[in-house]
Amino acid sequence: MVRLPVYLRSLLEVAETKTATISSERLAEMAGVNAAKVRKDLSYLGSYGTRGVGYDVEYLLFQVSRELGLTHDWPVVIVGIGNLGAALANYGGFTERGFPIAALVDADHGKVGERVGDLVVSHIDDLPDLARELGIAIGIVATPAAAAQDVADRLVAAGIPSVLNFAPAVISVPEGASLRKVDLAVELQILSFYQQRRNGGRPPIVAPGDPHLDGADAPRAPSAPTVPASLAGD
Amino acid sequence: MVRLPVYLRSLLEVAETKTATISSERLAEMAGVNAAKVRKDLSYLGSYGTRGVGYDVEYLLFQVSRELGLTHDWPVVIVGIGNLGAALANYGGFTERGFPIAALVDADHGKVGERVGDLVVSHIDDLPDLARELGIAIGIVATPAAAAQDVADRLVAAGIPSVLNFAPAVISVPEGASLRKVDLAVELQILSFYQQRRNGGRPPIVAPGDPHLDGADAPRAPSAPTVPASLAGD
DNA sequence: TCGACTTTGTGAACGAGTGCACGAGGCCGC
DNA sequence: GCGGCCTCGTGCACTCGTTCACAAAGTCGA
Repeated sequence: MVRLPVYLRSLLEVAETKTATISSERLAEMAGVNAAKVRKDLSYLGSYGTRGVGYDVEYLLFQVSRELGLTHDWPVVIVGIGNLGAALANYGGFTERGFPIAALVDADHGKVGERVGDLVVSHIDDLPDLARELGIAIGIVATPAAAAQDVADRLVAAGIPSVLNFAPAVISVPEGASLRKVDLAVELQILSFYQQRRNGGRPPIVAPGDPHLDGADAPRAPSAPTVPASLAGD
Repeated sequence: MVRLPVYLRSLLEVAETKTATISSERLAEMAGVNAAKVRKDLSYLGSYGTRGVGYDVEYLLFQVSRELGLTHDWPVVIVGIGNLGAALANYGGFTERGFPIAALVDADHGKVGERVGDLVVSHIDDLPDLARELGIAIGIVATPAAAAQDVADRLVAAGIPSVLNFAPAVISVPEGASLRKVDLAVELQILSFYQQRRNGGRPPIVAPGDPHLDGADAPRAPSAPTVPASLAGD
């Protein structure tokens, strides 16, 4: 559930109020999780709490940052400077959080040389050189689905072992590299799934194990879904 | 996790090749999951497979679309037309997947009337009217973190029960509404977490000049080798 | 110094989700 | 028509994450 980064953000928020310590209960509330889980999670990083008091905000902040590898910047390259790629390049949110956009590349020679934000688009063939010279650590794939796997392969080959995929395709990276996926359409589809289900805008589905329960007399019990939520969300 | 939309995409891909049927094994391979899970997942939608043959692609496609509520469009409003909001508005990927962007709103009167893509920015106070007139089903929050909760409340109050939050903040919606979150910085932090762990905490580059800058104040405490991956990813 | 109070850290119970293995059901060649 | 073969549907065991509950440990006031 990606909790460590959420704790980090909560701690940053708390730190701004000059609060010196925070309890697992309060941190849990801010992060939207169970207090016991917070304690167990933090215990994996080490015993950084003080019983009867809580956690020292500054110290915990440092420990979480260190665990996440945020003690230094991680230069990023965006591959595929179409609509989405250009949008991401212009979005300033990355740099200010420690992920400066160091390069933009595209396979289309027509795009090379184009200025986007305050960077100039390079050709994807130059990826190995750029990666080495700029110390690029993370590659963002913003290409069409068909090109995504090839781009991921090129990124890994260029020594960039972390890939964030925005393309609507299932891709894979070799052992030793990591891959995350952001699919905006999928997120919207999940929302429409739940909304559709609340509205009961579909014919009733026979529940597994209840073979005789079909026809028009299906109980309109919205709290008894036949499809597990895990199938479409988390 | 979020498997139904992935099946949908795989099925769309298969359908383009004029393949009439598909086995759970092949579908599993395309979606990157276990074959038994595919069968179990699909069995929740009903018994749509034929033993010895597989699943009829067209029919299954329809059933999955219906379950996800994709038999009709879901108009979307984007709240917060800053860098990210404008980027999302210009990104064409939503409309073509059945989520047309019907309106853009912002709290800043200075932005109202501005043209973004082929829409004009409205004021957020007009949200209830817009929602009703345009039949808006989903709200995308692209505001700063501080405004996110307020915006979510306004969306729900305006009768928009599905919220996709891009703001880096934990927000909540009342029972009966649904919420999804996309935090780009969190995705990058997860990647840096894994990369950092593989490298044993070293920076991505050995920058000439300050090789020890971020290691100097860190007590080289051995980070616990057994942090569960679930803590920072999935 | 002592005792009441607070909050952490963690063993153990619980539950959800996953994958195996196999029976059930349908197709096809002979 | 029948037997062999293929693939679905699903009971069951297992794994792993979550939550409960409580002892350990530290603070603070008297």
